[in-house]
Amino acid sequence: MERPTLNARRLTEAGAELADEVGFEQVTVSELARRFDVKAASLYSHVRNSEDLKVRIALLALEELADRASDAVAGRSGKDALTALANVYRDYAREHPGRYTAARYRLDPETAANSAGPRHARMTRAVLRGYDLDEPDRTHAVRLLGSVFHGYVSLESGGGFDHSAPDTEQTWTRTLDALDALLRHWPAPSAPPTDQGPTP
Amino acid sequence: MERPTLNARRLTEAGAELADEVGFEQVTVSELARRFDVKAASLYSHVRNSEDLKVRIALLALEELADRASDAVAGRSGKDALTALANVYRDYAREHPGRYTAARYRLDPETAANSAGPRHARMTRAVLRGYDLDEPDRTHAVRLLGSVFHGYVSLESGGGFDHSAPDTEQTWTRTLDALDALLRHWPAPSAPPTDQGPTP
DNA sequence: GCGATCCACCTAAAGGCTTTAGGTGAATAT
DNA sequence: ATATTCACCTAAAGCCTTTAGGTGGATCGC
Repeated sequence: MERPTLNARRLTEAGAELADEVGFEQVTVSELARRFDVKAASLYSHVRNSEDLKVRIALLALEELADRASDAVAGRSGKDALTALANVYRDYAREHPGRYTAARYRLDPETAANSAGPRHARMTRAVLRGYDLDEPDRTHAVRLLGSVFHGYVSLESGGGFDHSAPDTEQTWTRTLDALDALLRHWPAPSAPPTDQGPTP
Repeated sequence: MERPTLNARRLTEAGAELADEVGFEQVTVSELARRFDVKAASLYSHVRNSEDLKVRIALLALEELADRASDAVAGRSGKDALTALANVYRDYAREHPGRYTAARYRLDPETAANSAGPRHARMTRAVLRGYDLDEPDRTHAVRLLGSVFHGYVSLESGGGFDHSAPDTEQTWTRTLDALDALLRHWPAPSAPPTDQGPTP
């Protein structure tokens, strides 16, 4: 009944658990050590420091999310794909709030480039293949989708929509309807504003 | 040359400054005390604890933001108002990243209800007066706008759009075009999905 | 005037988290 | 057998938070 020995991987996973339980900000080397019934200093052989631990959790979360997204969009297109992708983010955030927060942890550019981040962008791009958009509108749309998904999910799970009817399930459905409609009828650029006054 | 004495208000303002300089998460009672050239323990007469300080900064940021928003939408309507409101959030986040983060700090329900939060919701609702939406679509739209503004701003200022062309200025303009178009042509609800298969 | 109060800030101290330095014992390799 | 490695430990320093209990100066009432 030897307990398996510590390593970065196991620490990262336990850290992710911990994040879901107590919040990503509350993930602490000390608490993690406590859970493994080991002294805090011992963790420093496996993980560089507290920051390193958080980064690893963030990378794990990004991977998990990308894997789910990848499964979800496979074999779907158009609104079906859009909905599936959107639900992946929302569901993940609800099931794993700590990990979701971790996934938004700011990484330095190099780490970010080697993370699953780019996979997420490619996934969104893939969903947009079901709509008739060319560059640069495709990129604009990728960013818009990213903004809505992230914004919605973070406001909803942050309780931002709490004290008001109607229920958020409705809003979510209608938001996806709206995005689908928008992508199908992507508007041409408006005339640039003449500073302040009405367009002549 | 008596230095003005400490009080909650001044601490909160200095805390907001500090947040913009070093990040909201890094705002610490100790550091704040250092800036006032005073011992940390002294701050506890003015502020209950570290959490209380953060909440006060959050409330301050929400107020500032609501004031700016209120100025911006006054006398404007339609897309003009939409753009003005959106820009308030984006500009504020860029000018005051720490405060902006603070404004997203999770407040307990009662505190939230007494904060400027509800003013923000009313403001967004006011902007929507320029579009032809009835309840519950109006509420859905309020939430959608909130999501896009928050999501966009937080991804952009978190560097989420960095390593890709085209520039984010373009995307922002086109995002607002898209939202305007969407609000002008808000879609009817789609048929509810029959679980998985195609609609008969 | 003068003691009672108050106020703003202080020192002391306890408790927590982080991180480095320097072991220790057991298992493995030579 | 001896050397090395591995996983974890103790010690200690540094920083942050928070509570308890002053201290000196300013203000108030008699």
